[in-house]
Formats: sequence, C-alpha cells, structure tokens
Amino acid sequence: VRHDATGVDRIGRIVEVEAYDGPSDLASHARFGRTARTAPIFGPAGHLYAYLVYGMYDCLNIVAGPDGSPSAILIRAVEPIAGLDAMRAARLAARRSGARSTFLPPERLASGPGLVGIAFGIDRSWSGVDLLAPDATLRLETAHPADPPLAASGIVATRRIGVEYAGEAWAGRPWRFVVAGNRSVSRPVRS
DNA sequence: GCAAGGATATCG
DNA sequence: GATATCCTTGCA
Repeated sequence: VRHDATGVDRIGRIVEVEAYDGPSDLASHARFGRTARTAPIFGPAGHLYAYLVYGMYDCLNIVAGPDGSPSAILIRAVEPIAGLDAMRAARLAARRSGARSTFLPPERLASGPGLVGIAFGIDRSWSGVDLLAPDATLRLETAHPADPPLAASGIVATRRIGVEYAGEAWAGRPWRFVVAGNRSVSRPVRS
C-alpha cells in the first residue's frame, strides 16, 4: 500500500488479510445485496471498499473477483516500510479529543484493521477509488524487487475475526491469512 | 474488563 | 422514525 497525498510516501507491506465472498457469505457486507455503502464491492477488482466500523474506525478492503461478483479482501494489518513519521502524525491527528496518545512501536502503527486506515489517512470518502491505476494516490503494488514474495509455507490460515454473528458455518472457515511470525499482525500467529 | 462512537440495515 | 448491531481500539 502506498500513499503520497501529502508529498510523503507512506509505504507498507500487507501482512494480514481476510477473504469475504459474495452474498452467500453471511459474514460479508455483500449479504444484504448492493447498497449505497457496498456498491464498490460489486464493481471491478482492484478498487477500494472502505467502511466505518464501530462508529470510529475506517477499514480498507480490496475488491476481488470479476465485475459483478461481490467479493473483497479486508486488509487487517500492514507492516510499515516507509513514511513512519507521517503515520505517527496521522495517529496524533486521529486520536479522539481528550484521549492521550499512546505509544506504539513502529511495527505496530498499522497492526489492526482500524489502525491501517489511520496510519494511511484513508476513510470512507476514498471508497471506490482504483488502487491499480498507475497514477493513483493510493496504490496497490507488487512487491519491490528487494522485498521478494513470501513463500506460501510462511502464510497461515485461521478463522476470521469478529464474525461470529455469521454462524459457525461461515465464521469457522479458515479465510484469515497471516504472515506467520510477523510482528505487525493484529493477533500474532506462529507457523 | 468494557465504554466510546456513528452509520447502517431492518422493523414498526 | 426508532433501535439493535457492528469485519475495533485504547483505556480502566
């Protein structure tokens, strides 16, 4: 994920995601069909779907699947690579008034779905933007040559988090994918 | 352990 | 229109 609206690139590696698959997936926002909020999910892959959760945090998803097939990938955690000062500044700006700013070690600045939106300064107003456009402000890019792709064996699948409401048939599916041992994930998993 | 926080989908 | 619920976080 890269963001350079401020002139300072914020770059990170996605280290934790969850898959949400269409209207039949009772944990997916697509389960209610197409609405004003969820319209981007029903569009082409590679676009952003952002939504507000618990009245406080903006969560980021990457639309997946063919146009008209409402599936998406929730970005649950990102390992900061560059622009950490900008991420810290965004965290200060986003803190609730009256609340103290708590210290977070660098690797934890985006270690949760709500923290990802804060660190990169992305909210619902960004929902629908194309993350694959070369000149986009927020871009999804393949790994840098100096940052080789992870081996599939280093990725662990677990249950999705916070979706018990969907029932065990869906909540029990191993559709959360985590880089094993990575310190930037929301809830560490060992291989 | 739990309050904060506001949009959303659903039900009257 | 009212309300229960929500793909969380940072406090007590």
